[in-house]
Amino acid sequence: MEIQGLPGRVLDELGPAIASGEIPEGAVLRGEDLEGRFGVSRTVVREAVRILEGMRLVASRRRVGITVQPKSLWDVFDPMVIRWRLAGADRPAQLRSLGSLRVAVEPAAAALAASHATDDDRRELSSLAVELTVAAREADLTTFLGYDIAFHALVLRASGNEMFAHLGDTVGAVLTGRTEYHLMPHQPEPYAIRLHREVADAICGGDAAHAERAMRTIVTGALEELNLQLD
Amino acid sequence: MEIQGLPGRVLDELGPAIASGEIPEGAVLRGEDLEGRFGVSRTVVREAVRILEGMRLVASRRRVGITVQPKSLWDVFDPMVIRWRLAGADRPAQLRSLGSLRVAVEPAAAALAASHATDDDRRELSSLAVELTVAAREADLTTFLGYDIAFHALVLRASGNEMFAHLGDTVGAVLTGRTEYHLMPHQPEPYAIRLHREVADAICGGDAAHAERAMRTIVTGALEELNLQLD
DNA sequence: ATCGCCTCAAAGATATGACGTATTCAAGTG
DNA sequence: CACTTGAATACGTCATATCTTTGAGGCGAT
Repeated sequence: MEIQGLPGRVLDELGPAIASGEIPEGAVLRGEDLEGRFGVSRTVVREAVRILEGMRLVASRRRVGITVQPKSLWDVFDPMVIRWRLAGADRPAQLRSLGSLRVAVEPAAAALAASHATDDDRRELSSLAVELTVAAREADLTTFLGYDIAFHALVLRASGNEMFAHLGDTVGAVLTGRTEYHLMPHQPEPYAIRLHREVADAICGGDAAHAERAMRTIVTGALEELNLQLD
Repeated sequence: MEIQGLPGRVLDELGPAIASGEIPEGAVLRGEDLEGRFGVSRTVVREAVRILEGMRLVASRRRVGITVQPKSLWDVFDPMVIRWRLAGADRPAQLRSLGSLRVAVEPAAAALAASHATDDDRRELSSLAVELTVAAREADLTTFLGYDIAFHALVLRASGNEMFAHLGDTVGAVLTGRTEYHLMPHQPEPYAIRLHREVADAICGGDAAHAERAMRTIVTGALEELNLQLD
């Protein structure tokens, strides 16, 4: 998942600093300064900067330096950018954006999954729904989080749409972030749990409309709760 | 938009070759071979490869080489990857994926726009809806395409969600691709045009439900038409 | 005083040689 | 046959040299 080697380490410090806004839009970095700051060679700095350039976080121009691009140009769907922003000061805004994205995508994915899921997918989905219920009843939040992430990722994957499928990790990051943010509340809401089972049953039974409706209830609920927390 | 310099030129050839499947998953490239093939130095090849690595199209391992990653790992939301796939053999699959994504996202964006759009947004949206109608009536497909792209991009931007906003260019690429694919059909459907005006009016009037419904009709219609064309 | 051109220097872009290091594959050994 | 070991390989990193672009300041003419 991570970028390897020294450029990766440069990236791990520079990326979050830019994505969080600590290094503001319009700021200019000099390659030579970065060499000194990280104690690495030109080669390494250049490769790290190239990757940031690929994400449109920075642009490099002769005679000027490496300038941080305006946020509106960033590749906000890049998993690394999302992770960096979730870890920094932009976290509330990023959670809100992702919340709306989930509301848009996950119901559609659930509907598609009802007709596209393989038999294995359906079996695993049922199984996950059961384990989810058990973990919730036992108030085992860590285990619950794991199953919840797996559940949503599976629905996205089972939709048969590769773009939806790739949002699985991102949704996982949101759920993790949310659990951390709430500082581990007592217990997942029983109603939300029942909805997860409903989604699983509807997908297994091929009922697209029902799957979509139940999933929409889940994600809109999550978004409302999020907005309450963030205000 | 493009990556500058020699790495950019390497990327322009290597990226499409990988994204289109011409260089298949699992294939191994050697840095030294690439130097010869493109007539550039190690530096340049390495930087280009780093960018591809950032998109998860390839992974570089010692003693092995640069291996093309399985498609399931690609950053399918990266605008460059999308463009490359739309230009190559993967075009039908990419259009289908994007079609479903549009169905999920654009209605949600329209609903949000109804409450989040600025006055300027609303004015411009109305104006675009009118110009769209005129261009359609005159069967001026090129002009129509331009306004259509601007219309959908504006709705996405006016939603106030940065992630939705960033799909504007992608949707534009889809619309362009669709127009090219159809080899310029006679005339945009009058019904679809009326729906665009409905979306604009609903957003201007703050009617989120109506905007969402009309937009959903537009994008589901586009998806159905696309599926007809691709079968 | 303003405009335009010219020169120079700053900073990235590219090329190249040298060396480091992980990884694979195969030969060798018990 | 399993395990160890060593050498070959291809990427990783560093250092240096040179090229290219471009911004800023100076200079002169109008």
